[in-house]
This record gives sequence, structure tokens and C-alpha cells, in this order.
Amino acid sequence: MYEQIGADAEIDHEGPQAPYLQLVEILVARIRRGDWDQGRPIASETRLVQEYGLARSTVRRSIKVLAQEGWVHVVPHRGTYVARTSDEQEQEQE
Amino acid sequence: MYEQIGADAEIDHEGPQAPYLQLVEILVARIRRGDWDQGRPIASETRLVQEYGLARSTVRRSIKVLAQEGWVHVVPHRGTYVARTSDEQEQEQE
DNA sequence: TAAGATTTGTGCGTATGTATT
DNA sequence: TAATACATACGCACAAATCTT
Repeated sequence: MYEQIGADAEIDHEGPQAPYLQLVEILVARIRRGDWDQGRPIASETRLVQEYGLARSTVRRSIKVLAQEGWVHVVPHRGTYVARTSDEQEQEQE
Repeated sequence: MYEQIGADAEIDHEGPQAPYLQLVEILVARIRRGDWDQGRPIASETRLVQEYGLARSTVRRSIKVLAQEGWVHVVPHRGTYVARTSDEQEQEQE
């Protein structure tokens, strides 16, 4: 999956897919592309808000999904770090 | 058109005209009267529901017509904005 | 030690989107 | 048409922890 939306895509507010899911795909694409290295922080929520024109609550929702899928690791009051850059160790979530 | 029902009319649930069409005429009259300026949001769906005693689905149906006729522009999750205040650039919809 | 900037945590209110009954 | 419920999204405000200067 994550094939329709690329790393350079923008949010389509009119489309059928929810913006928070679009952002999930975009960020996964950017991680895989190497925009941020493993163990390094991705853009802050505030930055993503500015970059994609979304509400912070929406950005946070996307990050929550990324964390659940194991792409990133959120460190309270510090940042959101890249946990992996490919889906090699893809794992099931209950 | 929109001559029979004025800006201060109320919905007549007994009459021959469907409530959603009555509301369309009322809202157009209110826009033309200047209740809401161009580029500004009209009353929310919830507000219109309370004001006219209609179901939200009915109000939305009216707004859909207004949007198709170019009177308003619906911005997802934000509001319904006045696109024009007169029928100068009246245009055909397919 | 202190102050300021940055970042995530949390909550509230409101609006539209969609579906069901 | 109506009534209801839930999902999705925006905006704002403030708290708490961290980092920088």
C-alpha cells in the first residue's frame, strides 16, 4: 500500500480520502525516501501544520497512526523520531 | 425567481412547496438583502436547523442547491461562505 | 541560575461529512 | 423529511517537559 500518494504530494481536501490518511502516506513516503534518517526526528507537528495546511489535531492523528504502524517513535516533549525506514519488520498491531 | 418568499419568511410545512426549496428562496433573499457579506460565512447548518425548525439533512439539501447555483461556497469542516450577493453572473449548471 | 524558545500533551468548542433508522 | 449518532477536521488556549542561550 501507500502507492497512490508520493512524498511530494499535497493534501487534497476535496478528495475521498481523509486528509489525515493522506498525510500518513506522504510521511511514510518521505521516510522511505530518506528525508529523515533512522533515529532522527522528523519535522515537528507545528512544522507539518504549516507545510501541509492542516490543523495540528489532524497532524497528530496522522502521527498516531505512524507510531502504531511502527514507523516512528514519539518522545514526549522532545519530538517524533524515525523508528524504521522500510517495511522489513512489518508487524501486526492488535 | 425567488419572488414569492422573502427574507423574513418562515417554513410552511403544510404548503405545496418542499421545505428545502422554501429555504433556498429564503436564504437567497437573505444573501441579497445583505444578512451576510460576500466572503463571509452564513449561519451554520446547526444554526439554520434551529432557526427554521428543519432537519439538518434538509438544510444541507438547500445548501447544496445554493452551492450549485453559485450563491455559496462550502468549505469542508469550516463553513458555508457567500460567493456572490446578486445574480449578475448567473450561470448555467449542467 | 534564569529566561526564552521549542515541542508534545491535553482539552474545549464548533463545523461539516456520512450513514442509519 | 426527520431524528440521531458518529467520524473527520479546524482553531484556539494552556500546560508540561525539554532544550538553548
